[in-house]
Amino acid sequence: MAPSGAADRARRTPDPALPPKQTRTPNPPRTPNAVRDQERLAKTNARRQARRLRPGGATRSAAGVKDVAAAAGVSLGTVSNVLNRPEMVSPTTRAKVESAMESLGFVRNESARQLRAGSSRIIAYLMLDAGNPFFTDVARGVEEAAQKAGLSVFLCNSNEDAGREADYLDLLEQQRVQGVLITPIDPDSSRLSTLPDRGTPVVVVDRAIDDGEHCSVAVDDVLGGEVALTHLIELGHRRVAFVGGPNTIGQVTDRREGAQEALRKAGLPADSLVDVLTGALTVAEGRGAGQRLAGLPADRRPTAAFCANDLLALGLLQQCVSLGLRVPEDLAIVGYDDIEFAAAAAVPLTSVRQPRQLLGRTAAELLLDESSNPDHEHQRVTFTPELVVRTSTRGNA
Amino acid sequence: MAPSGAADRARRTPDPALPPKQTRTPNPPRTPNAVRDQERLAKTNARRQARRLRPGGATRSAAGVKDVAAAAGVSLGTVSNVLNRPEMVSPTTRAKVESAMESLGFVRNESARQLRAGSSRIIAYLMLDAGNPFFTDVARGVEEAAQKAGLSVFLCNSNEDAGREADYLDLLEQQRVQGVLITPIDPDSSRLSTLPDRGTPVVVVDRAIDDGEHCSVAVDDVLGGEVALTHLIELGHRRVAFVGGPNTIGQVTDRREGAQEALRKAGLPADSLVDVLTGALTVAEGRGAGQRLAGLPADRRPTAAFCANDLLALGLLQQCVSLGLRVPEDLAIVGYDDIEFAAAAAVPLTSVRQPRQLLGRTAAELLLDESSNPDHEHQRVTFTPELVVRTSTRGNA
DNA sequence: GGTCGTTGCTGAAAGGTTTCAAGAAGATTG
DNA sequence: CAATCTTCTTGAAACCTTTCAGCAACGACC
Repeated sequence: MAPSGAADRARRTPDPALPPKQTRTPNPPRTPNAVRDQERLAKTNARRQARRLRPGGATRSAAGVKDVAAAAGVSLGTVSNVLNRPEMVSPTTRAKVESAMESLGFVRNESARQLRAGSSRIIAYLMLDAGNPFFTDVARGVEEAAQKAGLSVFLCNSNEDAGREADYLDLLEQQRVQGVLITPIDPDSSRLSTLPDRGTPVVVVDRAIDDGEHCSVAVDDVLGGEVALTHLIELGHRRVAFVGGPNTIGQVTDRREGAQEALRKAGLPADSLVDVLTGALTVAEGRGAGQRLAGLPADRRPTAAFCANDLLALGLLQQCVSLGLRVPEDLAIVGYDDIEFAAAAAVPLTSVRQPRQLLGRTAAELLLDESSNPDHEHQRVTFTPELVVRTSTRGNA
Repeated sequence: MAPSGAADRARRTPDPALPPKQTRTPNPPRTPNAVRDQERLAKTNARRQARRLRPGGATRSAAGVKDVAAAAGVSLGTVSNVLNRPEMVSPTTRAKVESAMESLGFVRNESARQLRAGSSRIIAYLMLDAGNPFFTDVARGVEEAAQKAGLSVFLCNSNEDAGREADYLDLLEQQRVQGVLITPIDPDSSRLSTLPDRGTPVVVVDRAIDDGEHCSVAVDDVLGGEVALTHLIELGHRRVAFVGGPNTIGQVTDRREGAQEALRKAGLPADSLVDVLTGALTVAEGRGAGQRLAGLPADRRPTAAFCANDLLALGLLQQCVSLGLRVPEDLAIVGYDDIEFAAAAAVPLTSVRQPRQLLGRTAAELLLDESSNPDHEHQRVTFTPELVVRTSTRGNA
């Protein structure tokens, strides 16, 4: 956009206001004891003041199609045609209208458009945790497919909070979005079915579901868990921690189940898998789990840990390393998702990879089909995960 | 929600459909050659079919206030009162109306509401890169403040693409959202001023700006750059790479400028700082930069690298380590943002920490003030970053 | 028994766009 | 030149809610 201007602007801004007190934090990092310099902008006040005193005083100048029509000397309908079917209006008229729009600063009122036209050009992806790179990668796939279809994507973050999820679902339904993609906290929640019942398509992402109300796109988590644990078993581990929780999250229970399945198939006792329950799937919880694991006496401590996702694994890894455990010698670690940071970790992380972007893209495509194709048939698409072996299990061999 | 049901559901889903061909990827990970099992859901089709054949055939059953009013035997206005000023309607009437809503599956049409009432209960945060944990942390702060005020947040991702940024700005303005938070690609773009001119408040996040049209909340990037490089200088480095780009991104130029400032203050020549330009602020670009740096002959190679953000630093670190460079002995690395993964990296990363969540919260608060307080005065808030020293510069001392 | 205040409800107008049947102006044809 | 087509444009209705002035009923008060 303005490849050059940025630097100049940047230079002139901060220095004068700054008391040269740069906080310098030694290693055990302190709380972000940031200094806040606040500055009222003089120019601003003058301007705002002027704005508020403007005759009419309304916040928005509100030039509507009507005003545009008047300014261009045409009828309402013609303006609307310029907006929606430009090919139907003669070039000269169109030019007049467009220049009127320009000079009036016309901004189409989407609420009114949608009210009358009935359809929205927006789809939403309600994410389980926007801070988890796995979901932002899925979101990228969604955006890609949406863009191709000329739609826009709003991202919402339930943050693993059922209340917020419900609020967002209400909101999106009220907004009459064209469709909702969701990685739900609980795919069986009845709330999830009310939307499609009333006409808002919903596609479930990263959970398989076959209630006949939704399409779903998922990766086989049971298989993923099985593959992960089979790998650990083949490496000789006989006592493995499963780090994950809460159990309301299907991904967690599926992956655990897969792990148990692997034990069964290998003829190992079910209690070879030790549950280390976490409160959420975050790095911080992973650290907590590491604390607990490292605290166990060496002879009772599992020799490996399978984590329900990479955030947990990274936290676990970090904590264990800092407490002096060697990975993988003292504790082998397998993560899940193979997020980009897994490979860059203190010890590169063995992980179960999922086709993240493909997941999002496919989900969005199903949603688009559902909302535009009257012959749409619900589908359940399942992808297969694959194990990516790195140092955290196999060592530097 | 359904603490128990989840596991059962999970079990019954995937196994039957799966050909037990689990792809197993050896270390140099292959492309996610995932198998896609697709399944048409029989039950579904029946249902959908039924739905489509319903008399009227419309996608949405469309129960409006009118229908509710009729069903409850009251007037339109009363239904609206139940919705918006429940305390003004008698308990018995309210109960009647509410049960009518329930049984009709009434969903308020937000478009119509907004058209008439004029205001939206939504703010948006237009992010520079949703895949960067720094911005999702900022978003968390935004959500926190918004929730407190009873508003909802829509997240949009420009993905460092000016076209998408512009499209989203148009969209949000047309949606008449209550306000827009944005981390812009180019804060000087005139497009950024047209929104406030027409009544949509805009707060710039992570860039300082004083054009009198916006509030802005930022961290002093020049200072951050200076602090980072001062640290490296004190450690004895005299030839430092600055890894970052493109230069259209203000954060990059500011941080570089701070670095240069530190050199100046230390009386070192300006060419002590070697530019390693990247195409974006991503892990992948960081790896590329690592490739280039590691390729230099040891005597011409900088002894340290200051990266414009942690993603670059992590990529750089990963690549250098895998190419046999020791960090920090052969190359010391400083990142920027102190994202959660920085501490968990192969070599824990020295980084410049910013109060991310506070940034978002403050920005949202300013936005709320601007959109609700007629005496709002634009402000520019600047926070001070702090250096967090870890192994990637100081070694294991 | 009239007046006044409350409380709860009503009915119509308004908000900005899209849609569509129908009209006007020009171009083409027989 | 009349008749027929085309191509543009028009005006009014419709979308669904909120708002607000006003009305009815009722008790309290003097």
